[in-house]
Amino acid sequence: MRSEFVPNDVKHRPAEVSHLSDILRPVTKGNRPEPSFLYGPSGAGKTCIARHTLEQLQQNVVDLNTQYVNCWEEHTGFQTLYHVLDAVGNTHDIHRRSTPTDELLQRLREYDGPQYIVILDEVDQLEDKEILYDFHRIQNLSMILIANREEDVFSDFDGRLSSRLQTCIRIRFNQYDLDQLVTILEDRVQWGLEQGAIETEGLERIADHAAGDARVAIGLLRNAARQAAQQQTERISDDVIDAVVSETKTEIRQKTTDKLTPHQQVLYELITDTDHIGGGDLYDAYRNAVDNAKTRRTMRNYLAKLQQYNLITANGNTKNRTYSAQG
DNA sequence: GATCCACAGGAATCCTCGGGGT
DNA sequence: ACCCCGAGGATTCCTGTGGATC
Repeated sequence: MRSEFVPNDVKHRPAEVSHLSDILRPVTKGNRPEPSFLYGPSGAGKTCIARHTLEQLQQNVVDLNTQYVNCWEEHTGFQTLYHVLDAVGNTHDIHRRSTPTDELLQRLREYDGPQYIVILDEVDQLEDKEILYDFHRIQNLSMILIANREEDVFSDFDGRLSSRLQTCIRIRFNQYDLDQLVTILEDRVQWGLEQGAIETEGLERIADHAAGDARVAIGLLRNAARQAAQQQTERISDDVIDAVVSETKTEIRQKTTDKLTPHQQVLYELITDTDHIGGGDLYDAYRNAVDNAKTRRTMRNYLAKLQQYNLITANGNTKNRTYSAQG
């Protein structure tokens, strides 16, 4: 029931799966595939499809290295590079920080093993996107890039970078519709719940709350099941489902805010407490709220980060800009 | 329309941390 | 024990922008 669980049969996205498989097919002959870019809203199955396709591929191709890197967790170029290098060895002696980025890159350039496919998830969170250009030039290395919005990754590239990665094949993921979500949930029910614990109507109710986001849908099902178990009822009723909706949504939001620093969390809370707040007022409030407040400039950097994470939105520009919570 | 102000955000610089070499 | 190095964060410095005021 965990959201990372990859079902054996990904039947909900046949077109996307086969498209991605086609792109990756050259590795079966030892050739290098073109880089690909999966984009679309969260909970649309991008990560799931990428991992699944790669796993399938690995069963058919003897010589294949793969790696999954979440660029949110490894958001600097150095960290991402480290993890990419890690999967093909060569990192045992660089646990130290004092190894320069260039040396890691050099080792990767010297890589001459079998074809190597890297999934770079949430690549829009990668701070140093230049590194993608470096990856692209590594022989036998190909990338599957994943992000929510196309422009977050490709807009701020300089010309060189975007032209080099223009061959990148883009696959768009749309939100799941109600029926697809129900199918996904049925799958989980079969693996994780007693028969008859929940009927199709209940799943539809969950899918409706989830609004196209599979991660939310699965979270709802999980929490509803747990709640029902606590109440020692055998069926998951509509009331139970409705009761866990807000809990589940804050839980998912919590996962995002947990990754913020304490100062960033304070800022986020200040913004959620008001419906609109300007930069000056916000800084005053922030200074009152914490000891050792950072500078204004740093706060602006934090705000930019919160925007990137889609936690807040900025309205208007320069002087009259206000910030408000999103979602 | 000239000037001032409040703010955004880019670039350069400073600071800190952890680890290696001597 | 000491110094040095590199990464990454924070700060300082700076330029640009749009609204307000005269």
